[in-house]
Amino acid sequence: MTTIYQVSELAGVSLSSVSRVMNNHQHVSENTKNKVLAAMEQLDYRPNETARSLASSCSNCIGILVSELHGPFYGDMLSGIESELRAVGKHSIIAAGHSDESSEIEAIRFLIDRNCDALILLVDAVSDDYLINLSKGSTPFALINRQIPELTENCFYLDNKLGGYLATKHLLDQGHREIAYISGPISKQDANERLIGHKNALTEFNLEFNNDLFFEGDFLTKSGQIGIKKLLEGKQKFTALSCANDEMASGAMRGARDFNLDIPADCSIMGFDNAFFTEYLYPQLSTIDYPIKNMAQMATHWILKNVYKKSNLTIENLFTPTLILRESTTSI
Amino acid sequence: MTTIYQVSELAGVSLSSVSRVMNNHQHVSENTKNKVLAAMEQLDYRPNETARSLASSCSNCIGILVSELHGPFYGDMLSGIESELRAVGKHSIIAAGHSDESSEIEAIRFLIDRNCDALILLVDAVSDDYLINLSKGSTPFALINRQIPELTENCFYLDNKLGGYLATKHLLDQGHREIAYISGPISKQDANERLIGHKNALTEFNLEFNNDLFFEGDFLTKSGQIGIKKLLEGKQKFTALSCANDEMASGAMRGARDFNLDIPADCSIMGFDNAFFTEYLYPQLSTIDYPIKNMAQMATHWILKNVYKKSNLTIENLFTPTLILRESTTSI
DNA sequence: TTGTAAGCGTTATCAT
DNA sequence: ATGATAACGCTTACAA
Repeated sequence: MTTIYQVSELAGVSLSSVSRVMNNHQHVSENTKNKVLAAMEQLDYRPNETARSLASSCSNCIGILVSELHGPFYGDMLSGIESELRAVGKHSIIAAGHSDESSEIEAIRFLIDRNCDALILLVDAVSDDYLINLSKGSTPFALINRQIPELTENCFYLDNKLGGYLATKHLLDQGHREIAYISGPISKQDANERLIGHKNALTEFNLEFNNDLFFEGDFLTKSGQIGIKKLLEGKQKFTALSCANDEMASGAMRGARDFNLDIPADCSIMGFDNAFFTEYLYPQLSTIDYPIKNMAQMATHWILKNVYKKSNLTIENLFTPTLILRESTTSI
Repeated sequence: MTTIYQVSELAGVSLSSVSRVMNNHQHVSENTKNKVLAAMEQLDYRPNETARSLASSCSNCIGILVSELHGPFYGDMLSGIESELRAVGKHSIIAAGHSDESSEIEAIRFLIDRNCDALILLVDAVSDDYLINLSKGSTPFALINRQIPELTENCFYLDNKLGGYLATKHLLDQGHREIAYISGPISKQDANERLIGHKNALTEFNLEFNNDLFFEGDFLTKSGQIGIKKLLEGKQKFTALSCANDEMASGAMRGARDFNLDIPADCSIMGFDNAFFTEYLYPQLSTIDYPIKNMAQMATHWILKNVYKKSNLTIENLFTPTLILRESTTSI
């Protein structure tokens, strides 16, 4: 391994000068700069990032915590972050929290221990208070898909209420009046807000929320299948179904087939998230786009701006969902 | 930040003793050990991993390079690696290579510069020679989904030939004799081997490979749709189709619908990889399981064993694909 | 078993 | 503008 010493020796200058040109400090003469650059080139010198971190107490490393690494959602997020980061010579280290509180907390400690300059967190098990407290520590962090009033600056979230509204509004616009809803766990903020949006749309059309048309799932495929079964077996008929995410919608499509229902002719189905696989389904799923990649990039920009002091970056915290019309919904 | 100094002071022992108990060295008396542990506890001491890396020239960090972070495949891989690694206090840093040669090379340099103790590479743009040369460097690496004779120890790969064979063999067993094939880019090793497996199965049944029943796609959905269209428009009839991956199979299913074909009644379709979304499709896709998560974990074990000298780990390099029967195939 | 002291490869603070 | 020199927080001979 070639070190800064050897470069300085070959260039005939001191350590400090080499360090200065490495870090683009001003007040270095063209002459020494050239000598150093030449020596670096000749030795194929690569600075030791660990040593730089230790000396500068800046690791150029961002910690990322997500619930799960697999699944259709997080890949887009990571991919957005990785490209932004590597373009500026920084990198990320990634951990999974598995939506379990103690596991998430442990993972956050793990990342902080690794001297991450900042964190990007997609967590749902940890409490608001924990995060508010964490914000008093010395590691800045961005929160994705979460809204905490005390931490607005750090939060990058979707207008879930609007999303839920948009989904149901679309069905209403198509003439549906009996609209079932399969929710995520209402204990989760996003699931809850999407449901509120659904209710808002109903209200706008002077429709009352009917509990017989409601099923609380767990965001997984299977619960969509189970949900639609329960709904179909209930007394209350419906011509459309809005689901709080695409997985459950896909499960619902399967469940509908078990009842020999034709989609969308017999029942329109809406998803939420616009996961890549929605295009693979038959019929292709109408859904609500969740711009997760943009959000992840924005969180990265926020860190670039606030931690690494890059300017020229405008930050937005609230993201707008959009309606994606495909084949699974039709007018009545 | 509390350092080892403060711990040693509070415990009333030297730096080295603290370091020794941190690293579980033998030859430390119960007494000092307890004092140190107590002091650590009291100060909530967390060792500075950067400093440890620098002093020990071991970063406890594995670099991971994949083609893309999104898509149905890599999440499982990363998830397998992350859990194995964090369980032993190590971590990973992740980069994407985008199947572009210079980009992959740059990413590898990037990871090596970060002092990764080892790498896990899922690369397809970089040449065998490059990797053989890389193996002479000081950073050990594991290769996933690739087989290089000179580097057999480092390679963790699927028996793609067997997979291709299994897929077509299943179709043959079901009575099909006119079997079309949609391949990946044959310039890619895995695509090529899967095709060979297909041909082997045909041969076993005394069938000749028919070029009119062959289409070379690019592993993406769209090419499956285009492929089956071309095939259906050709003169040669077929009752079954084997695809070199699930994306193309899903595209083919869509393409078949454009021709009002019923699957599997009019045409059986096989996929390859067993991506999670194959269960969401209708009908659910029969496919070949690619145990990517196991393979990633095995690569991690290999590193644990060879780089970190953990014993009790048996390493296997070749993985066996298995047939997953679902709804998209039926006997004739 | 324990402590001393010399690194690890940088950055950063001073002088000059 | 440049160069000594002291950190950065830890590991690891080597000595005791």
